[in-house]
Amino acid sequence: MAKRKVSNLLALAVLSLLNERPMHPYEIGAVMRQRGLADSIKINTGSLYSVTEALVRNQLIEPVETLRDTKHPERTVYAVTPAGRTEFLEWLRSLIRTPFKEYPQFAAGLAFMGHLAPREAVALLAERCKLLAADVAEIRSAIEATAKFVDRLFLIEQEYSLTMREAEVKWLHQLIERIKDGTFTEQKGEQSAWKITHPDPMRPH
Amino acid sequence: MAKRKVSNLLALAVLSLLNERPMHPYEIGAVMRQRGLADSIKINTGSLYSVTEALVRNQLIEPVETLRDTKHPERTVYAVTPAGRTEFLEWLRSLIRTPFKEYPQFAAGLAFMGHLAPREAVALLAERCKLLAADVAEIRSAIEATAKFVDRLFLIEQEYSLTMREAEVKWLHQLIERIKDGTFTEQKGEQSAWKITHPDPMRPH
DNA sequence: TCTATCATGTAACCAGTTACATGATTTT
DNA sequence: AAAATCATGTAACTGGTTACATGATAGA
Repeated sequence: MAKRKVSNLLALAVLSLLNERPMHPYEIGAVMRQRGLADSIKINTGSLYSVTEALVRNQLIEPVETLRDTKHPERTVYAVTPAGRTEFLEWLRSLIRTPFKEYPQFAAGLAFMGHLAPREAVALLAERCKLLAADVAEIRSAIEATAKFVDRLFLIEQEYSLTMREAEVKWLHQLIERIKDGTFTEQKGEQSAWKITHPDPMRPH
Repeated sequence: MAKRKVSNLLALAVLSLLNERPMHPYEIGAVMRQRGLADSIKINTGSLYSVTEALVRNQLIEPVETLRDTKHPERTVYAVTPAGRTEFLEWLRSLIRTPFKEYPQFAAGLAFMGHLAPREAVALLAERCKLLAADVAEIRSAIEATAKFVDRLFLIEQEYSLTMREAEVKWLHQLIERIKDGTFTEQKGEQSAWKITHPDPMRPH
């Protein structure tokens, strides 16, 4: 799977919106926010412009006109090219079909959890549970609210994110219980496993 | 929450390993791989060195000796400083306690799924399901295998990742069903919702 | 009228990635 | 003994972020 020339997900959004009608970068950002896309794709004003440039360099979009009124700085309006449309669809298909290896921050935290005392670990995990539960509630009500105006089809990402968080909360609860009941601190007899050990400290030469 | 001066998760791993004993960067990478940390933290050889430099700049680690034999290039061995230990623990706590806003690739894909025909969307989602299921099986057996040697405590990240994937698979199945049975294509009467619509195309000025 | 915020963009900076380099081992 | 791979690192490049700039509108 050869690298995509422009890989920032913002570029995907740009292609998608320019598919509807030509716009200038600032407008793209504004529309994205209106539609709640900012929740699933990170928008930095700066990145909007660098991504746009990159798309132009690769002939996936092209400038079509420059607006010049006294109210604003010059604004360049872009439109998608045929190559851009193709790229958009291929990219989209690939995002949906192929799971992408990611490295969530929490996984790294978990990997080193053994460095903390069990008591503290439990407290932190419980706290995370609370925060996540709040997130869940928030997303849920955001969906409810938006669903009156917008088709469910355009809320799937939110639903997805909701589902994932719920799954995490559930797992966290179980984990906390397991720590409390000693599953992790006592094991096969006396061995207290909750300390840093070196599974096999054989070093490279 | 002020920015961390070195934020790459590789740096967390470096701090953690140097907490055990001084090492040189290449060795750090090797040990990480042995322990399966490479699954939760992305290792680029290059990044190992830039991260190390950054940690030195911030006095979280320091060079302790330079090995010079004829077999290898010079190797600089680093040790963690007291400040580094503190930083490590604070960082770790924060990773566990506070959910971090992330932008998974798949969410972006979902957000634009409406650009594809329902038929195709279903096919792609089904394919993803298959691939994910394979992942799940793989992780599961990796855990089984490693659990003979290593304490469960050091496999929690794997367990976490497993759980999340399983949750995704389950959700995907439901989604596919809902698309097939028309939940997304017909809705409140005749309206065919599966097309690009503009929820509220009011543009900024 | 003063201050804040919006609308819009430029430009410098930097973290992190990719590509390259090089001498030892190991494999064929 | 040629080819491949390991061990180790340097250096150039670049995508993306942060910081800054500036005129217009709106609120106090």
